[in-house]
Amino acid sequence: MRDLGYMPNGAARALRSLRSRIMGIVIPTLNHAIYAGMVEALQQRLAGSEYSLLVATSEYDLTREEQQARLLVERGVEGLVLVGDNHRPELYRLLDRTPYVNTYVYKADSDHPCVGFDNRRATFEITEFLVGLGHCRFGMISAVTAGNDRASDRVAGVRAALETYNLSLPPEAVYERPYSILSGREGVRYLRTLTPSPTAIICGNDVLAMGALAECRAAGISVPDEISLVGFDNLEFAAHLDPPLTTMEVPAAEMGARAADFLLSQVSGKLDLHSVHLEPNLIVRRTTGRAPLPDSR
Amino acid sequence: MRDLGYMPNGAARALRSLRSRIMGIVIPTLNHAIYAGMVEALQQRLAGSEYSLLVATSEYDLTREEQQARLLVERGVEGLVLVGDNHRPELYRLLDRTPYVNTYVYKADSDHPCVGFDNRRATFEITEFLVGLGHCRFGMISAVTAGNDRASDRVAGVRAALETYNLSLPPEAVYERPYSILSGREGVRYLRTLTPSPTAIICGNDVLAMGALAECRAAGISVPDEISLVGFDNLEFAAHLDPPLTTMEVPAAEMGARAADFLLSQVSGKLDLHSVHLEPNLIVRRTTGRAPLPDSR
DNA sequence: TTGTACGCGTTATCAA
DNA sequence: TTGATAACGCGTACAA
Repeated sequence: MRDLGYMPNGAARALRSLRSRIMGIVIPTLNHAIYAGMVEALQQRLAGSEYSLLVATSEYDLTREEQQARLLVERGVEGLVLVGDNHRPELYRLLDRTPYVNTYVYKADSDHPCVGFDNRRATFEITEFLVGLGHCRFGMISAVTAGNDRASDRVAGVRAALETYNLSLPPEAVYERPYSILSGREGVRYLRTLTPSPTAIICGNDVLAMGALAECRAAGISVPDEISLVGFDNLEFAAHLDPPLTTMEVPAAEMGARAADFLLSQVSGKLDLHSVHLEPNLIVRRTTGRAPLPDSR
Repeated sequence: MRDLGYMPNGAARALRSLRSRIMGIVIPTLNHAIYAGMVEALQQRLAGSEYSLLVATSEYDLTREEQQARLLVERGVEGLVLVGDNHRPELYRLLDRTPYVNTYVYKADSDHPCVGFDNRRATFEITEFLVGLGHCRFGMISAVTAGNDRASDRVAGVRAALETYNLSLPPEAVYERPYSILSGREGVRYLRTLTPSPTAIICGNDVLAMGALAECRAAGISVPDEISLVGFDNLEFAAHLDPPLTTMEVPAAEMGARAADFLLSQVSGKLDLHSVHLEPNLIVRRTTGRAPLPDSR
């Protein structure tokens, strides 16, 4: 074998054994660290079990997500990782013979296996924290919510928390744009034009939060004294800033590893965990929120 | 077909047609935006040609890189994307029947197809720029150079440029640590202990540069008035900072797309470009380097 | 222990 | 145009 440089033929092996030794994942994009980090962890765990990983992207388009998933199933993936739980019905139908798991989302009553956390509860809790500090006018900078259950759940969490305290998040206080630093900057500029303007701004993810922070610095707005800024997802650098942001970090790597474990257990016929509840890392790494200034009422 | 929900069997198709319709890539890690961005662009381009992408990581370990590459070849990838050109000889031998391309590196006289830029020349040029401003004491914060030709080429470029001007980069002025924000912070602390301490610090990549910047802010060191900091790779956020960093951006997405085009042309029997020279985006996005302070001689 | 034959699902070829 | 058939390389089962 060595002399001839023999290499097994994966296609023939897969055809005969009915096992491709390949898993698949469809994510919105690799340009966001949270998804890249999950894929990294997933791949590492799979490599330890001699599985390879096919990666496809949806670009936040549910139709494209289904097309890509179909391609992966045709390639013979033994399991599929998805992001969120808002998928086209055709996609779910496609997966009747293939193990799959939704990530970045957790709903106790879900019909689908999921590994994640409760996005709605996460923003609900951070909003409660800010209300407790005395904030009553909130703004939100959100990703595009259409077809993105994580983004819309995060908006819903803020809104629900405020309504609990007889406050509200009117539609004009939500600046919704695609993920980018520029969107974050524009969001702060826009929210400052409202009268009265918000004393607390919650950003739907890390990129938007970094943009919002950059705009505050550029405009000489003190964070968190003048505006309390909150960011989500992956903000390691923000923790080194002075002052650091109030953040909630998402355990992307742990989700990837858990998703891998779940799918591997499915194909090896081990017990069905069905739904793995992964608590989010709800530790507010840097709680730099402040009470609103007296004159801002 | 529709009624029965027929799906083609990729393994059988690949076995019979001798075409898997799958490409592969082995990168150091997805945790760095430059690699994730390249994979993103590569995947998008391949998806347009109905190809899927197997992604594996080496964790900066050349042995692991070879193992992962072997696994991908056994899976039947029709082409393979690698990072750098310093690979184990066994890996190159493995690829005698599989098209491949090295990325993030460009050498005109290379025996191997490559898509990238000249890392040595990039740091050479930015060093010349700083020398032109009057800097004569340099420090460098570098990634681990063992088995990483991009990192060692970048150090070599700084050193060569300084020697051109009868200056030098002594070993103790190079702080070499794994990529992390913390390493960048420690690097600045370390280099400041040297006497005399450097007036210009060149960071081998973006993560180290962000750490270095965070440390300068925390220690009250003015950038670039007191120390000129230079970062490489992916520093979009740094451009929004005040003051912004002096940076050289790497065209990761374009490299991914070009690598895809090259491999697709190989498998479709089109002309062999062999070596695609991609100039780095050498535009110094923000040239905030300053002359050293008079009393720092 | 070593050897031989069959079938996995597709595609290419050849015959009708 | 349509339909039957062989072969891709491996893994398993059964025979020697």
